Amino acid sequence: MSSETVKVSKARDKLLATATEIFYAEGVNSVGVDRVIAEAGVTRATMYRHFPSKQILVTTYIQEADRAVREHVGALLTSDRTPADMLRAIAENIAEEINFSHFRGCAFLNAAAEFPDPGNPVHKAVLAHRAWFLETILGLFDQIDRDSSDDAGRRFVMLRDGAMAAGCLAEPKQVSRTFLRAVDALLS
Amino acid sequence: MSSETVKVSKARDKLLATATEIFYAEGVNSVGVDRVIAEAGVTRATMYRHFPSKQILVTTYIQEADRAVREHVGALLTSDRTPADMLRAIAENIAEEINFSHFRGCAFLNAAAEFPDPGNPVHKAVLAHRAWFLETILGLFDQIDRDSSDDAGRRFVMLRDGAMAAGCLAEPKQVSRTFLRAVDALLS
DNA sequence: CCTCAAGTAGAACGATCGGTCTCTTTCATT
DNA sequence: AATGAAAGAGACCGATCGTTCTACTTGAGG
Repeated sequence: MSSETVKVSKARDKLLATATEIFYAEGVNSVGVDRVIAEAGVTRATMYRHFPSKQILVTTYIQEADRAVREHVGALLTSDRTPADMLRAIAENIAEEINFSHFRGCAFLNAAAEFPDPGNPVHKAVLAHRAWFLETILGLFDQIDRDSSDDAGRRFVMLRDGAMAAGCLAEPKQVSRTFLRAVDALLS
Repeated sequence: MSSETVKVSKARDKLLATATEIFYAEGVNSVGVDRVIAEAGVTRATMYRHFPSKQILVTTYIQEADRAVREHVGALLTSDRTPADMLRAIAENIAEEINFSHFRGCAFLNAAAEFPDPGNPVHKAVLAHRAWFLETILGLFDQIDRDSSDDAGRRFVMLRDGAMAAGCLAEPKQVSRTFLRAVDALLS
């Protein structure tokens, strides 16, 4: 291979991409491994080689989503914006996501609804993601105004959760509009 | 019987109460009808007499939750409060619910996450509930200030959704506190 | 050339799923 | 006392679930 460890596995990538798509669109418990295997175009044995159980596949799906969001937000944090503009950018990203045609709500909230047991690895992964997100938002608000940062930051996250949850249960345009306005009010 | 149509069915009531408890606590797709039957202390045949399919049982569970909320809020609406105080009372009810020891999030949002298909009866029931709730809240804000009512009302619902979604994924006390403060800010 | 991991192909496992069936018992209403 | 709906008890169905298995093929690296 050209460089070291670049080639992971074509089958594994397809498997995870397919699982992500179907799990997000239809829910985790509503989809069997047969569906994932069939639509990924691989074999049972291949799937179980890379993901020894469905539990692991689902957990990987959530952890990968977590990683992607962290990467995206992380890039924003290193840009030369003011903290307020960073928050605005994050809010706009959320609004865009809600308006995406295949938007089905927050992958993490949906997963938590399907796995309410706090001991479940998927549930834990969701909590880990949310803890990171809240801390990140609180950190940004802290740079704006140390006194009101806690309340404003938590309000921001609450609006995000509400917008993401309602985004696929109402008109997305309306929801994202309400969300962006509320965030604007929070930042002035 | 003492009066007309008071006696519905002891078994049916127990069945629905048990289903409500387990479905809400553990998720609908994670619980089989065997669990419901066993914990309700009834027979398979009895369950299928009252609820010809699991789908119907689940739909009834959501519709009953809908009815209960409408009844509770409806009682508030006929009390002699100002519209703003009615909204405050509704918000306080939500905050109390979040602090309830067995709180596992919004039953409607959780159900929607498990049944994303818009054609599913359960999904439809959730949409119906949410449409009623939004309209009710908008109506109250409309009585306060006709100009800003739409935005404020939608913001109220968005905060509610966020609070209910996050209430079991973080410290409930903190979440309900943030929610009530945000509502207070919205009403002044 | 040989090796060995990765992938294909598909049968098969026990468990559980939602749902149907028959038979008996209870019990309030006529 | 007779009737019939409601409920109990439990066997049974086909389908699907997640999972394991064996056997064959491919392809890149030593």
